[in-house]
Amino acid sequence: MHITQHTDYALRVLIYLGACPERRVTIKEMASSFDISRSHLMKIVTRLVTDGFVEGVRGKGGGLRLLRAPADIGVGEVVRRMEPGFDLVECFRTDSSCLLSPGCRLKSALRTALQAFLESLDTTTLADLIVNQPRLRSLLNVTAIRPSA
Amino acid sequence: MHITQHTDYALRVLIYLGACPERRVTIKEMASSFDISRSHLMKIVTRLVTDGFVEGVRGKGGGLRLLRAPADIGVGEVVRRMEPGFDLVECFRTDSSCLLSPGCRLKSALRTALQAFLESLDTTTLADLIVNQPRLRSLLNVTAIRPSA
DNA sequence: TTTAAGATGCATTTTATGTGAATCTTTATT
DNA sequence: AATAAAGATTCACATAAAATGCATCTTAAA
Repeated sequence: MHITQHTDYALRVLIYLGACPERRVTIKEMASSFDISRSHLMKIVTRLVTDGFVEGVRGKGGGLRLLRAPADIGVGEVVRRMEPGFDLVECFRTDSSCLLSPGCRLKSALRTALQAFLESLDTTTLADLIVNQPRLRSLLNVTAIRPSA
Repeated sequence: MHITQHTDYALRVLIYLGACPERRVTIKEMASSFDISRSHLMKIVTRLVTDGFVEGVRGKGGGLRLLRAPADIGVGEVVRRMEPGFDLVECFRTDSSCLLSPGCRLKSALRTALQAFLESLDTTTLADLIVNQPRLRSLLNVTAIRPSA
């Protein structure tokens, strides 16, 4: 059972932006910090922009910034939006061919468990993840002024 | 977020065996019922045997049978045993390179959520899944005597 | 001794996910 | 205007985990 790296990095991006609220942060800067390619991170960020978590400003001096207050961004919400699918097993899909489907109680048990998972994540917000901002900034090497290169 | 088909089929096997306690059931029979290959199902069954859920008897007239009482087999336990890994995100692994790790609260949030998921599954046992045995038997086309071909 | 069953190991295929290059669009600065 | 710096979009490719299947071995009843 896994969560895609897309979702993982999406959360890291939000943490990064939450730890550096005083300026715009570039994808390049975060890509270098996370040690992944700019192109790759770009896709993740684009999703965050589309979904309204983040504002992206183009052009020179542009960059990214949180659009919503950290306390208003639930981890569960992020996971729900970023993960490609929550069809835990085959029978969750509409075209399931499992003979058991009509009388099966497993499906509802799994659905309930999935809800428990997400609702647990709902109790944590981005604000909870960045309470110790100075610590995060030092871990990430975030500076108040934008890195030049 | 997915659960492997291995785990999915493992549960189906247990349901099948639970629905047909009066005789041994062959892999061939179940493979045909589930419409997957014998070889494929074999691996799943082997795991169930290794893990002590199921007894496998070789030779002519052999087959499979539950080793434990359905009420004693928790869905959570099966999932925990069959799923290859619960490292939801990269930082769950020992060799994680995420800079945030030392001060990160995300990991514990995810861990808690995962526990909520599994504990929810723990509330359901195989017995709960097979309460309506006649219904299951008709859905699966299970007969009291072993199918000949 | 033949047949029917499970067990094991190997190889292949498939699919989801991850990755990156190239190019386009936008905007501040000079 | 021109240039540089940023995000956005599209395409193609790589990789790893699952899934699948074949061949062979082992066991035991008839």
